[in-house]
Amino acid sequence: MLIGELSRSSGVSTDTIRWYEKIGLLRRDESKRDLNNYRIYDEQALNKLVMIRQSKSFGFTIKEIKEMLDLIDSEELHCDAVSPIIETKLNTIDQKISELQNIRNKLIRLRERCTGDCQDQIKNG
Amino acid sequence: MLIGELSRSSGVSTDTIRWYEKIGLLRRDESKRDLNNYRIYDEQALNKLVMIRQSKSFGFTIKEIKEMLDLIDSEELHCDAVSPIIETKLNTIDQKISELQNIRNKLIRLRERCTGDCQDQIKNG
DNA sequence: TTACGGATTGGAGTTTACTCCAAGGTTGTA
DNA sequence: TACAACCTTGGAGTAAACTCCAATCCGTAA
Repeated sequence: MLIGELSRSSGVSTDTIRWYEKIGLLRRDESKRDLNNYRIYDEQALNKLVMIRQSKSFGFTIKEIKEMLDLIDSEELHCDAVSPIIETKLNTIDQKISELQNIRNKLIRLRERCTGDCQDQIKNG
Repeated sequence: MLIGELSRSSGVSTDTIRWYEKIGLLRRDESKRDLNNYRIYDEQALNKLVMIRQSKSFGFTIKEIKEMLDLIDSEELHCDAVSPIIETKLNTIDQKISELQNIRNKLIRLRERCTGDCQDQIKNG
């Protein structure tokens, strides 16, 4: 698929896709060129972009995302080198999940309080 | 407590705390002034800062955090006005949690693959 | 009383991550 | 062949969120 379609499917603008290529987040060989010099992409590129978009949405920086993608892309995994990085990311993610659940609980209590208040308003009003 | 101690306890720099006050993320009355014009803070300000730091860490913008804090701070909750905002935030958070769990699974599979590879290396090496 | 570690302000500078634009090449349809 | 709707590049501009700095004030210990 061409960059426009990739953009539409992934929710990432064409400018941003080209910029990701420039900074090495998408490898050059992931945006091959057609004879006319147009970039062409496959499903894998799409999956990658979606993962990038998601990772950004919960606060990972481009640098951190690049680290994760490099891991996932790596052909040879040397566990000595890779394991500590994975562990670190897993810890970060677990912490994020539990903090998110905290905020979630706060909002739910808030919603209950709100409902309570409004019922009071009806009763007393 | 003074701004320096708040900074140390919360993990947010003094410059950033002052900047949060400037843009209204911390209300003026949350950083009262001592006779010497120093800002003084209580536990609540600390809690708030910690929540801000966490919320930022999973990708909420300052603007979104301000919305949430304004909700939580509001004395009167009018459920008509407030409910849709809470629902939206809850949806965002639930989505973030499930996407994080996806990435988490990816990393765990990666760790397993890594372990497998390394055992192969031992067997075949 | 001077030195030092804090606090104050306003404003300039920085980093991250895009976003926009101009000038131009390519492809498909009328 | 003209037009629209794609694509290309390089480079400038922007928004968000700080971060740093200079000049100055405050409070205490030596």
